[in-house]
Amino acid sequence: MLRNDIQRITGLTRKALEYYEEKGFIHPRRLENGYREYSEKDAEILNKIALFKKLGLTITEIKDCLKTDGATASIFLRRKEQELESDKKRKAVFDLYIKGEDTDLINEKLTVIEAEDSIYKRLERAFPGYLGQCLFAAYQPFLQEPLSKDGEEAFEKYIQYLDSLPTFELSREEQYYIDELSSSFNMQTLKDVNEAKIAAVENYEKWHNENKDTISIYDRYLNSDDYKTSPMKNIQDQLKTFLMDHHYYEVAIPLIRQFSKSYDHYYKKLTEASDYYLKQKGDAPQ
DNA sequence: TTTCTGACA
DNA sequence: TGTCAGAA
Repeated sequence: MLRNDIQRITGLTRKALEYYEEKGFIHPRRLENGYREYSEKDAEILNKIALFKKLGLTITEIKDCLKTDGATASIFLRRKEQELESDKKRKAVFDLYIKGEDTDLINEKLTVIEAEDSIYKRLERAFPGYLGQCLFAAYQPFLQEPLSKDGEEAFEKYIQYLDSLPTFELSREEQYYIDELSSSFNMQTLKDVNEAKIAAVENYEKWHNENKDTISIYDRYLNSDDYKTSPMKNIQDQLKTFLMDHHYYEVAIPLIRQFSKSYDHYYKKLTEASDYYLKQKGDAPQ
């Protein structure tokens, strides 16, 4: 196929085609007169590029999407969702500004949004794909409050801590497994699941009593060989080891508790809930 | 910086 | 066709 055919099929321009070629997406062979001859494969890739572009993905994101044949597309969907949420919040602040709201309040609100963005970026960097987004969804509800003076310091330290973390890497198979597993979850789902979890921890006694049956079924599953040999368990163990190796529980968690009152409250409740759970099971609390 | 566009040879 | 300056 010649350039004109491709342009007609994909709707991309000549310059765009050259650009994607330079970036190594396609490798059209050259005819004697120097014209490009595009293969079916090239056309297929360019069609996908055109589609992803319409969905608002950047070239880097498109590259990743193509590499894994769409399994990672949901990662970018969730990222876009988060970006849109952020924009929505900025718009709300803009409205406040137009209404003549106090500048200090405006700045405070913007700082909260920036803090959220900055944690999202760093979690995604340290924990690529689904895991980072999951971690973020877990923390996001606690990032909505303005920082106090010493909270600011703790926040900075937490950011530095995240920057110093190496990337948590899974094998290709594990990555694929988790991408596939999570491909139907959007950001809202993750957030909803977390809110349910927070609510359960807040009223752990009530929740525990109301869900006794489910809990015992889940307990049995956790003790089954099915679970113990599953890739999920393996990945969870790796993550746990990674976090322990990098002193996440000793360094990062206390920092978060310092800059987020609501997280601190949640943390205490979680500890109580876990003691309660162990007591109910008949074991001594650890 | 990224992702092209338009002019020109 | 490729190159280059530059726009958004």
